[in-house]
Amino acid sequence: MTSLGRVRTTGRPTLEQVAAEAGVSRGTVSRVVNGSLEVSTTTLHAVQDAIDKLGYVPNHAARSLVTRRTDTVLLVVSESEARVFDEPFFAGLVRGLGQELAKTNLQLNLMMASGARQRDRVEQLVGNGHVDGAVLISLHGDDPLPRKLVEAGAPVALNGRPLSSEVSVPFVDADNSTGARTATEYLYQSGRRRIATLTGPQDMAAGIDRLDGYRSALKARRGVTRLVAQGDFGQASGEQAMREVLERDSDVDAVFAASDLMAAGAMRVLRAAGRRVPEDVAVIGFDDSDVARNTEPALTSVAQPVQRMGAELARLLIAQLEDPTRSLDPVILPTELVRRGSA
Amino acid sequence: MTSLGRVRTTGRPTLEQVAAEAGVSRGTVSRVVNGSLEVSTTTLHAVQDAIDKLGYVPNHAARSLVTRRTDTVLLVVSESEARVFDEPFFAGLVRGLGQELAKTNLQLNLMMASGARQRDRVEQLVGNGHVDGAVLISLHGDDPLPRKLVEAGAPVALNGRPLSSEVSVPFVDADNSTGARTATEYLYQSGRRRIATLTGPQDMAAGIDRLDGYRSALKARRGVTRLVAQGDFGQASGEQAMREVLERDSDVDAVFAASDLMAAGAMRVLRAAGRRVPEDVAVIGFDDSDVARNTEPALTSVAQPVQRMGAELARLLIAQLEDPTRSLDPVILPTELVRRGSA
DNA sequence: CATAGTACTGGGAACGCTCACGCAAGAAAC
DNA sequence: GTTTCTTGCGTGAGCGTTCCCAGTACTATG
Repeated sequence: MTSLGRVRTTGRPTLEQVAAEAGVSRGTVSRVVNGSLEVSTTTLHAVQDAIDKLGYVPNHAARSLVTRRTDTVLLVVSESEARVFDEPFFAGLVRGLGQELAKTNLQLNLMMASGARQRDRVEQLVGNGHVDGAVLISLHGDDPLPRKLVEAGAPVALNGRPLSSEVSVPFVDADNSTGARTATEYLYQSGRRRIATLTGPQDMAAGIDRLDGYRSALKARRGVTRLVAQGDFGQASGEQAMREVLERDSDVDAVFAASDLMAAGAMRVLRAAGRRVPEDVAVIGFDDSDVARNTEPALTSVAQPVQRMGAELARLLIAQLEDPTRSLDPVILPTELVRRGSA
Repeated sequence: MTSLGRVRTTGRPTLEQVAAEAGVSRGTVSRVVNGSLEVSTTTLHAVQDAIDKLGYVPNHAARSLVTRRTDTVLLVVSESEARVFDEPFFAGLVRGLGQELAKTNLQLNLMMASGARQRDRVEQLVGNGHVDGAVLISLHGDDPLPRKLVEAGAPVALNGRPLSSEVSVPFVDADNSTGARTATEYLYQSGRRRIATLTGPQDMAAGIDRLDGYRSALKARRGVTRLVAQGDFGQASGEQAMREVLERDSDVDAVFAASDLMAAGAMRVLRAAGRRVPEDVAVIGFDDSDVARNTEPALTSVAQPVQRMGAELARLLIAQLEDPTRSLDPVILPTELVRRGSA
């Protein structure tokens, strides 16, 4: 009849039980747990002791039901982009992200999918408050997803400059353009004059910017033969592009490839064509991946600070979580030319 | 005074609103959402229409508060294990896992950490019901974490055979032993008689089993010189181990390395020592990574079905989620020898 | 000595859902 | 025509928090 009795026996202790143990009320325990100041030191200690004794941990579901926060952020990676995983890009990014999030109480929710289904699911998760925000990595140029999310008012951080920047969405990227320019200038400075570039896909900022860097390095330089061949970051496309270049100019003496895989492919083709690297043709790649360390000769390559990029992504997102009104500037991080044997 | 009025204006529609729209009660809508049969077709349609019209999506927090399920599984990767990320291992694993989970309504929560802090956090998350289960990848041999979790009654799936199997915890692994044996036999069949192996760390099953496979391939074979040198899967350790082998037997004519990175390192050392691969020394690696495709010559390597391993991990976990009492057998998946230039 | 703060604390209500009951109405059995 | 199932549906209670409003007991002020 009365609601006496009914001792809870199930699993984890609740706020109420901690309160009973400490001889205070639910509200007070809640204040302690959430670090409110309005608690006297004596009760503070009493409550903390009770918490330790009972091993209390707040129930996430209950909390999130009332606060309408989930303390979870979504990491979306396009599954179709297998090349996203080219070492050490993804690993470093995730690690940086994870480390930064570990400093907060945020959880990382990983989603790999592709196409329309993915978009729908992401929009749902974000729109229905199942996550507090999202980090999107490596989308193709003008993917509408980030814009949609931003317009829906969700905190978002992008990896890689988006192409259509009608809506400003915060992003972090490596300084692809400067990285490419430095590499190309290095080729020029070492005396090369017939310098080719094997480009990445031109519907992604990374592809575009790296080509841009190549161009600007050679701008207004006289006596330089420029050769541009399209690729898509993949190894096969690098081989194909290299063949094209050789056909157009068999005297080419330097190649800047927009990715290490393309550079590795190019080196295969060059070797097959009887060219020595770096004596006949100098080669530089981009990404400083494991592959770069294991070609013969080892590949000179432009390194991105991937781990820091991950950390900055986290910061961008956290900043928005803390103050949704704040508008954030893009973060562009410097690259570094790692010299090895190929150039 | 009365609780009339108070029209909810906030965000997402609730069960109650759907119910009102469809002219039924909360309970009925819940039944529809959860696929109970006890609903007449007419009301079923009415409710579904209302759901579509309002764009209703269940509130995860509220649901999980009462069901005590979170529909989330944790993926734990030891951050210290940088080598976990050796292409394409992690990527493939995660992809397989993700695809399998996508068929259910399970979310993937990613956690990278290391050491004691990690263990504590994992135990908390699992113990306090913040996740329904956990997938652990690549722990060192006798990590106590999986056992602890299993003993706490949590669904767990391991990638890689655990060393101390006092408590049986379900795992998936590649058939490392057979893979290594096949590779070694291949070397023997092609006429090599001074066959070295560069081992992985001997506190991980993968390291142990691959050495085992090497041994069993050569067991009872006469006229074969065996050479074993320790490594840790890393490239530097491969170089070191190869040097050791050369010192002990400068006539070595074949090497089976327990990882591609070690094989790549070995090839560098062999080349520096003036040996030709494969003419003087045949080399086989393990993992079939990007690196394998880009050494010179390209590396013959033992491939693991990483994506399928990820999928099996998911299945193992899902099976336990569905029936916690069920005890599951390990899943051992076959490897494949991928022939390239080095052997 | 009354009055107004101030510093803490208690408890009701609400968050959105599921679950166990119970009731109504038609079908089947006698 | 009563009884008994069966099927479909509504309702209250409760999951574990947070938030807010109202105290209560002091302390400072006039």
